[in-house]
Amino acid sequence: MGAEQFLAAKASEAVAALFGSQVPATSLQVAPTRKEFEGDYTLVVFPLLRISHLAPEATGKAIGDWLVDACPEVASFNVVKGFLNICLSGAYWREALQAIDGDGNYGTLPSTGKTIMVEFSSPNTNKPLHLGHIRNNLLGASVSNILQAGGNKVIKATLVNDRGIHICKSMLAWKQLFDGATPASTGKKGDHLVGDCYVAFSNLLKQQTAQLMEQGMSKDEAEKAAPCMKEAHDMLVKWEQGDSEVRALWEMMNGWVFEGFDQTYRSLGISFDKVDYEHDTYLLGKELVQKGLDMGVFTKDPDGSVWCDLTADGLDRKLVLRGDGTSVYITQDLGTAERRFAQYSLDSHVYVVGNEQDYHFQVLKLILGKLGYDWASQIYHLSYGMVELPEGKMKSREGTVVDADDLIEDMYNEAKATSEESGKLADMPEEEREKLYHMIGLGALKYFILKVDPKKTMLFDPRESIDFNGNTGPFIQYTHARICSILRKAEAEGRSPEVGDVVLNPKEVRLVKLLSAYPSKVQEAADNFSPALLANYSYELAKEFNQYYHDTPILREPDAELLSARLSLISNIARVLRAAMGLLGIELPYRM
RNA sequence: GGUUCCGUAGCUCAGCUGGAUAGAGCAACAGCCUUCUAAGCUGUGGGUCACGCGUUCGAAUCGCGUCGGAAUCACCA
Repeated sequence: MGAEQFLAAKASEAVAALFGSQVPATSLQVAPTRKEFEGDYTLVVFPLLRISHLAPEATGKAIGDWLVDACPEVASFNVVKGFLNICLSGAYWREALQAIDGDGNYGTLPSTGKTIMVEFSSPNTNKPLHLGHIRNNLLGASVSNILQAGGNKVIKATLVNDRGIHICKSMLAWKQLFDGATPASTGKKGDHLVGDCYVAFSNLLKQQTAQLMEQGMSKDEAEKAAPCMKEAHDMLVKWEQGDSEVRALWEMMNGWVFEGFDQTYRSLGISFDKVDYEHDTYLLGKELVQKGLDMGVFTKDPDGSVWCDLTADGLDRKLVLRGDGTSVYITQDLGTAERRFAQYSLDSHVYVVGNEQDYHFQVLKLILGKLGYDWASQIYHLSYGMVELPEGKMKSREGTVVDADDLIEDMYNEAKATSEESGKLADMPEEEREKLYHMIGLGALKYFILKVDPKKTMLFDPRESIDFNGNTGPFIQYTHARICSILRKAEAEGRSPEVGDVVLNPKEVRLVKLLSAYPSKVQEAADNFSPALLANYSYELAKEFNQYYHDTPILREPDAELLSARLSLISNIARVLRAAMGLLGIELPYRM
């Protein structure tokens, strides 16, 4: 049990004993005392005045006196206005550190018995991954880690959009304009090559559209009438008919893309437990449409199209099946959700998808609820904001899209340059150094993106974002490396970490206090799907350590017992930093 | 126009289940490396928490309204 809960429970007892009134511990506010006041935790007594019928100061004093008498853990207290500041005993903090030290799974919460699927990434196979995908991937991977630490069984899933008119466009351009080019023949990463095809198609379409417009067509008409557009449509029809030539080309080009994606995923450190492909799932959901019709939830228009009327819920009428009997996007999402919940006995399902699809997921939940699935309420859309550049939104037409692979490479190079400048790693073998640069560069990128509240639109400045000072991933990595360095030297001197029977100084108490808050941070992060919370916690801990480090000599401490206790403290700081950053998918090097 | 989200220091962001004098980093300026890693630490300056009203002992935080920005409202995905 954390100190805050413990004190709230004790305060509840105090109120019962003093004022004869039952106040549940959960409704009492106990928070860490602000730096400028003396004490460890503060109980706000204002809400209790109604019960105590005393002035704020008197109420605080009464509870403080009771606590000091009744709890050996409470050493002293002071009251400022309506705030009761409580100091816990040295023994309490010593034991708290011992408890953390002795818990091999510190920060991993007890099992909830729940299975949660997290779907993220879900790329299209017609272009390489970009900065927006990076935010998606990092959020999805981190939230998966956090939910797992929160005691859930997590299934990481992705749904690859590998079919449809957009792929046919790339295929057509490749056939007509690329002269048999392959990733091997061009030395280009497969997803980039296919992306080039897609761009080539767009240019071709633009050309043909312009020609037709000169002949007097409107833009819409011209785009529809363009020969290349017709050919792409023909290709889609052939694909759906299972034409062997088209299918072979489709498989080959998708294969290139997957290989390219795999490489990007590997360098981001991302993996999936379950990969669905749209060519397998795009027909799902049709039987749900029939079910909806039978239930009277959907209605059929004269032209054969099927609709769900959501006007009573403040939304519009939503199409769930086209007049020609083919599915739309939501049809397959309904079917895929149904299949997943049944197949994996899911307790809940998180979708990491950009906020441009807020409406879609609102509708998805509503319709599933209307179809009678009670798990519909356990669907969560983790909606994240766009990533913008200093000059505004990324626009592929203007070529301002930040490519994922380029960005990862830039981060690596920046880490390399900064490290070489410091010259600290001269003795490290080349291979290890490269790994380290990757860890640092990626740490900076991941932290930069994950520390921001997902739902906010965030700004990415390519120049400033590659910063390694201040509230950044490398700062935390560096702090960890420093701690490890001290521990290495201590070990070489034959010292070992041991809490022992010492009295920790106030700064050390602050650090233990932070450490003991870790499990509740994990819980909070899991409840809110919030990596940002853990990022900011890690920074606070690292910063607090750095301040401590600067004015407390550790290895030069003459008292051997105190030295051992400090080693134990800092090794647990390193451990918690590793755990917290691990949940963000950021590795902490032991040296840098 | 309807719905949803956002608005905190020059910039990027924390803080939001209501609590004490609103915090970091960057940028600027001034200090600290014969001492456990200076990717660090210390200090200075920088604020109408978009605006107004309400709720209450107390509001950046909750409610209503206004203004500003974004997303969305397809027989696209």
